[in-house]
Amino acid sequence: MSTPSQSTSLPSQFTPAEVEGPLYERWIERGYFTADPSSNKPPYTIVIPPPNVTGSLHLGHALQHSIMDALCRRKRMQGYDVLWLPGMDHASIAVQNLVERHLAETEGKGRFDYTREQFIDRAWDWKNEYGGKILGQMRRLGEGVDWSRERFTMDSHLSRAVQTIFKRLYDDGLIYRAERIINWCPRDLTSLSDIEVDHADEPGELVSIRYGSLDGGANSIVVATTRAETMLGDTAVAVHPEDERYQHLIGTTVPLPLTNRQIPIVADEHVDPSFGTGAVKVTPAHDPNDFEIGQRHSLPSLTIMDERAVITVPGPFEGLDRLEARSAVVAALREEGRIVAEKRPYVHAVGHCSRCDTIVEPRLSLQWWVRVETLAKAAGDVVRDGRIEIIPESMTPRYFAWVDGLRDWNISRQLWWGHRIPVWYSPDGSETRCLGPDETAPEGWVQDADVLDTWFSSALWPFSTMGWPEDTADLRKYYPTSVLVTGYDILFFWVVRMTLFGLYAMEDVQPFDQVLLTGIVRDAHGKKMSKSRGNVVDPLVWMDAYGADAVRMSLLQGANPGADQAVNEEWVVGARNFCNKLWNATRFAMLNGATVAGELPSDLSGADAWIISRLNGVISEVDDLYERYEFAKMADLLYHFAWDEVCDWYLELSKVTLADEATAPATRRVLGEVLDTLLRLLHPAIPYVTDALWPTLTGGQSLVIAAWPVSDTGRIDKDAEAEIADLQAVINEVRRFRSDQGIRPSQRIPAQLTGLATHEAAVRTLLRLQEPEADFAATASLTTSTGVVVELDLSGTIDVAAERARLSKDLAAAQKELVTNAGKLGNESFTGKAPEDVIAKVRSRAEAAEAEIARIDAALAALPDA
RNA sequence: GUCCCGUUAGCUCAGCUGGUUAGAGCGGCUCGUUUACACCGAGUAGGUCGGCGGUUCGAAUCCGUCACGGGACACCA
Repeated sequence: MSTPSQSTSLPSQFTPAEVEGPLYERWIERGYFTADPSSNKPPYTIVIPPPNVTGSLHLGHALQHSIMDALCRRKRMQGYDVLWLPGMDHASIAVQNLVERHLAETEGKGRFDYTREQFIDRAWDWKNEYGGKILGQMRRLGEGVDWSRERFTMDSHLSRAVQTIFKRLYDDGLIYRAERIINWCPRDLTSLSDIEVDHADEPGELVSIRYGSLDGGANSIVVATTRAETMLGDTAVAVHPEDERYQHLIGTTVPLPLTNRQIPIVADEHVDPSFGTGAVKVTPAHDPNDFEIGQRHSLPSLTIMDERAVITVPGPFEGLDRLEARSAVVAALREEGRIVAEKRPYVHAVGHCSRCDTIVEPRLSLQWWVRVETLAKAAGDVVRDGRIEIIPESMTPRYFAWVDGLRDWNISRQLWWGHRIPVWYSPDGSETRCLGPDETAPEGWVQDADVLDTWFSSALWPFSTMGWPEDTADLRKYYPTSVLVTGYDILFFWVVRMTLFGLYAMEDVQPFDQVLLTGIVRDAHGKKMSKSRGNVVDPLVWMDAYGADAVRMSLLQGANPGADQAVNEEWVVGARNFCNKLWNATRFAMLNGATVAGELPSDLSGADAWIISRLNGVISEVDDLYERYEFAKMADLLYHFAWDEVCDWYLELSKVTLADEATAPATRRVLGEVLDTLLRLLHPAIPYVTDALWPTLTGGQSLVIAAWPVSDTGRIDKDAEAEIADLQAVINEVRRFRSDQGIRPSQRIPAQLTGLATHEAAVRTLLRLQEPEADFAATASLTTSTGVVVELDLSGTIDVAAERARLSKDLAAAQKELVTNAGKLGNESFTGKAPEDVIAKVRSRAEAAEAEIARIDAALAALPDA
């Protein structure tokens, strides 16, 4: 350590705006955040969940990034070779929507007014503009990411990784093309995976329609539906095989109303005989369940709508939108007298496109699929056998529920922005070929028009970013990553898929050892932040007002594992105040000659020994809390240690020892030690303020590369802690007495102290008690719980009523304590069954309560009559 | 419908492998220019721990049940 600076030039307030920018520049210039696979330090790796290039970071990102930065900074200080890899996701459908909207607004054109190439160029322009905004926010927050390894899911190398794994899966038979019912968005004109569909309960209307003869006889059947227009595509009516009402109809046909088609009546287990009439119309091309029934009974699938959900069946309904068609069909059926029961309100779940909220249309379509069965089994096993640990553990059932029930994954999207499916078709369509990144298609062959689901490339993120499929130094050193930090809301979207593909691509090595799931950041009243509610907070606004450290600290203070957290501006204000407190504590230390030079004296006493003891205890606690990802508790511990113990007690007590040349040198060294260590401990959470102070205090380079404190258990001194606890008790009790008596805090009072073994100077200074002079005459006296008698010379009479009230209150508390504990001791069940140590504890508490009662009784008796 | 989480001070949350007078931050009230900090200091008020029942010597903590809130998944026309 170089010569400590005695600079006292610190201003009396911390101003984040002046510190943050230059400090971040310095960290980057010095290359502190650049990982070095050739170093022999052990690796610690986190890949950032790539934010969508759709705009800006929200508070949820700020929380996760604060956590990741804290983890990485601590590990770096502990001597690890840390790789924190940043990047962004191309977010296929989300970005395409935004670019379409943007073009519509600025140029008044739709997607199909552009060629595919033109549109993709526009999307890249958009990415370059908004991506930069996100990176700026990350710098502002102080994130120690390795910018030399920044990645984007559509970088050429990552695209090669996508194509490579696609081909491997294809060659292994794990990717196939098939016609199935998929979720189709008639606005975005693309298929959607199940998790891109949000279900919402909505009121609908159930209409009952009579198929077959109109006389109500045995050769007719009534079905109920909320989607009357789909009857145009019915190819059967299904009933339960054991439904006695319909036995005679099974195997027969009925004419489909409004058309000339005959459709069969089939028996299928899927039908619930207790619902409605127990008969279901079957539209295989427009309903997933009906499709399955259709498969079981070899029914034809009739597609009756086009991509925009407009009816294509020739006739009166052709050209109508599905909703217009619904009422038109009902009207036509009513005219024929086929509406049996009028519309009945019926609430049912309706699927909406999670990106544009349009009602999803189930549609029969030719798409690409990943066969997930074996992959999902492996992804489940890796958590079951503990190779991946999910934190908090309570989230694991949800993980299993997902992987164990995983259905084949529809990976093709009818979009332009994304990775194009690497499959080519021969000119006559007779041949299909999947190509790797270094292969080219024969002349005249045409590439599949679709792109891949965004999550396909995101699933490769932990290894595609490190150079896979090449065998790179980064991959060898940094894979598998140490911990994945993300919100529980994308456990399924992303975490599961990374696990599937990581195990597949990386020879059964999991992509991360741990998954740390954070909660959702909510507004001050626990409501989800959303644009429609108008309660979204831009982290930049708070950073501008209170500094990045304050935002980080307040988020960490609320970060309990897996739990959602409400944040409000008052917390950020409090965290800002804390940073300023730390600033001024360090300033005080430096003004008083704090030093880090030389060994810490081994024979410390009093407050010095106490605070060093506490400091070492706190170091171990902080380590433990970090290992358990208990950020809220870690932040709370350091907050209270710094504020309550260091600032409110130790700094005040140090003023006494600093005033005495005999004790001042040790205290200066201890002050230096305490502030030095405290700044190190806080640096991962609040990097700016700590690293603005620390080099000035210690003469060191930067906290980023400073060593993480190690607890010295030899410094734990229970005697010193007890000694200061007694001192605090005396001071607290006299302060309370003074306050109850209405004595102003600054008023100096002559006092006689007896029974105080040590620290008389501290007691007098902190309590503003003067030495008794010749004319000293005690007018008030109190005996503290530690047996110290304090006699005070108050100029006036004391407020006997106030004092009596105070003592009575204490007495009541002590009596309650005695009753509780003596009651337990008198209970044979308790003394017979409770463990010995609990009984001993209760006994000593009872005794302490008795002593307290005696003391207070005496004090009350000593009071003059009112 | 299945599953998960929550219900503790005015607000937001800790505490819950059962055993201090149930804690913190913010907010409230009183006092205060004590030379690090008013982005401060000292003091203080405030809770029958959602309801009911059970287990236990002992329950905020364990079990059952109900109510309310949040969420995930699956959905029958």
